[in-house]
Amino acid sequence: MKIPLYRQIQASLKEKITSGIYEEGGLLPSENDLCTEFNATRMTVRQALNELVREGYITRQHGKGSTVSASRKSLGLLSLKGWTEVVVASDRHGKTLVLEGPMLKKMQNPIFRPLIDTESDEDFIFFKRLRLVEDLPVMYEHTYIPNDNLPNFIEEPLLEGSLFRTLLIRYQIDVQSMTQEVRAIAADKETANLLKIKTKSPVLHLLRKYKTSVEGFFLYSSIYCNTEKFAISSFN
Amino acid sequence: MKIPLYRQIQASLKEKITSGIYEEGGLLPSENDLCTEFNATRMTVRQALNELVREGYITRQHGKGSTVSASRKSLGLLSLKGWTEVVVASDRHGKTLVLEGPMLKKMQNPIFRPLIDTESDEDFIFFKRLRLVEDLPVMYEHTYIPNDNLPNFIEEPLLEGSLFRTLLIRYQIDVQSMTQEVRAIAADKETANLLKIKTKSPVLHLLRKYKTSVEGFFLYSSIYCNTEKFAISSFN
DNA sequence: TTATACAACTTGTATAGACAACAAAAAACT
DNA sequence: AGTTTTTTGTTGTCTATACAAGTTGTATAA
Repeated sequence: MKIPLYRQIQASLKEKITSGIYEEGGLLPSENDLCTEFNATRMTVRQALNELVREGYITRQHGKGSTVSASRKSLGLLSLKGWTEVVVASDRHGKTLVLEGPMLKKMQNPIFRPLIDTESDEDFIFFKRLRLVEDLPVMYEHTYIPNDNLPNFIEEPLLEGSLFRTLLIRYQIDVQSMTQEVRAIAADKETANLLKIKTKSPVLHLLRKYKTSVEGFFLYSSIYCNTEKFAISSFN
Repeated sequence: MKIPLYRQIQASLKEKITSGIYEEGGLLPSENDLCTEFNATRMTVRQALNELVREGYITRQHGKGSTVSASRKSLGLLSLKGWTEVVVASDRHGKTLVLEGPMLKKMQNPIFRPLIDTESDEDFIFFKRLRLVEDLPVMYEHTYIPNDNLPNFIEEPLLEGSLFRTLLIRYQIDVQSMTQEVRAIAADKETANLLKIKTKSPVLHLLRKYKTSVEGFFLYSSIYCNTEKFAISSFN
């Protein structure tokens, strides 16, 4: 067992938050309660809690407790929460259409080059997804996942439609942080059509690399966002 | 009026980093050295160091030490990163032109409304600045600062041209975190002219609220970015 | 010369306890 | 009933210590 205790606590709490056991806006157990539950000291529990603050899952208040983060006005997608959590957590009606995949594909797209260390020829699991909020298309996303130790990933459907949750529950892979590049570009024809905007309209382009609890295992995403109705927000 | 020890350590190190005493890419003193220097325990020093990591000033590596980050513009939460592999983040190649201000002005701009809690009529200190990298205009920024306890701010020039550094050194106000909304919009005439792009070109719009070490004291910025040559990157 | 082993660094993880500061509920006092 | 004070429970800060684990340089052996 080489996973640090505070990471285990962190993952356990995250699981209970995303699964709804700890309700949005509700209080987490106190630090001392968590100490006895996980057989750890306060410093260890606090490390887990601070990580969850950093990831945007909870907020803390002196003298009161840890509150499960409440809904947000705009989509908090610069933080590393998955789409499903963010949209569901913000009381908006979100949908995800899988346009292509999951399927095996080589990552021939050169825009990812600056983010990738290894120049491998291996196959990736590939997704093309369109995400809608209140029936409005807002994000068009290409996702690449290394095809490493993910048995039956392509065959089985995603848990509750969420990629992050599927990785966490079925494969014990916890997505923990992310780096990204952000640009404003003019939408090409395909993207504009899917996002139901005019060609050459300004869209946000996010190039992401997700870091996980598995050493050397990264996820990659290229996302085009229509920000006419919904802004992207970040918290730090 | 009691500032926690780890905050003092954090501010002290930040000062030494931004002033160049600790060089970019160089190593900070080890945790134990800092312990003796500040008369604190490792846990306290580590809390300060972890805050600096969160703010993007340093990175840490197990078994090696703490390295001063190369680019620490804009709090390090969003730093300028070169698209063409050549990263030009050092201030030597960056310039800032003050187009207007500092001057007193009411914040009539309605786009800030969603970020502001209080609906006050007070005057703000106002800036209009244009930022260049390698003589290329990349950011056009409007900044609003509450005119509270900032004597002679308008009269005196900025320390080394840096707003954050002026606030830290002259007024002991440490900018610590930020929230923002990000959009892609078409550049209006004024913005396009300043950024030397065509009108209606896609530009990144950042709406920022900076949190400081002074309770209730926030800074506000509206920034238009030309991302043709330089992307905005973020780390979490 | 080239490995290998070791030692001396570094940061990472974790325990155990103490007191301070803040928030909310309970008790005591008008 | 309404107000003030006290108590209790919470998070924030900090000390002191210990061992694990990664990095680097050096001494040793092949």
